[in-house]
This record gives sequence, C-alpha cells and structure tokens, in this order.
Amino acid sequence: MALLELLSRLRLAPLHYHLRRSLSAAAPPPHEPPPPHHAPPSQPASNKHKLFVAGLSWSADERSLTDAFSSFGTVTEVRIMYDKNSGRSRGFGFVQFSNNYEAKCAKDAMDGKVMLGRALRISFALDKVRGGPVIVPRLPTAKQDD
DNA sequence: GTTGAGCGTT
Repeated sequence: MALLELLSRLRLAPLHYHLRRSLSAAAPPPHEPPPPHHAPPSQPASNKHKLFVAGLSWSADERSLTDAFSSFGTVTEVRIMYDKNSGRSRGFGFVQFSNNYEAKCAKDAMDGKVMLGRALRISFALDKVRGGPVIVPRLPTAKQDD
C-alpha cells in the first residue's frame, strides 16, 4: 500500500537530515578563524580612558589640569603625583575621561602643547593592577646578558 | 628657593 511507503518516508526523513547535518558539521569551511586573543606588540596594555600626562610644571596642580582638559570632554579623574616627603609635584599625573574618544581627542590635542611654560607629554596610561606594581614597557635593550 | 625623564594611590 502507498500508505506504508508514505509512513516510511516520513520516518526516514529526519534521519537523512540528521546525517546530512552531521556530515556538514564534520567539514568546516576553509574559513580561517582569528586567534582568540591577540595583543599588538607596539601597543602595551593601557587604559584608553586614562591619560598619562608628563612634563607638568612644578607649580601645576589638579585644578589647572582639569581646567585644561575639561574642554575636550568629561574629566572623571584627575590625579597628580606628589612627592611623599617634600609634598611637591613629581611633574606628572593622570587624567581620566568619560570615554576613550574624549581621552584620545584630548591626547591628540594637548600632547606637545605648552602649559605653564612647559611642554606636555601625554600618552595613554598603563593598566594599573591594584596591589601590584606598574609594568613599564622598556625599550628593546641592545644587549641581553641573562 | 635648586632639577626635567618618567607611569599612581585610595
């Protein structure tokens, strides 16, 4: 009877689909997947929201820094490193913005500019791990006598 | 009272 054939086809159909899908899955496309995590060697781990500002004048304070950078975006954090003993400025500090765009804009605009008679050196701040020292990327040493 | 490359605390 034709009814039996119909039933057989209906029952076998899912099996065929399953087999075909398994075979397809067993043969992935020649598409090359990118590496899981790739860190560009020329760009150390840095916080794109925070800027490292060096070349500050000795008399520069957080107030002047904020006043100078607030025109490029929302400044969420401003910190100047002072000497623990003398209490005077160490000549560098950190300025964090609301987002990376403002930070990059401020860096591109203020890097090399003169403030309070001194040229600013701005770059993205390195990732600071709480409880750990700051990993400073050192320039490639010409000699390695390890 | 000085000096001038740099990457930090809560």
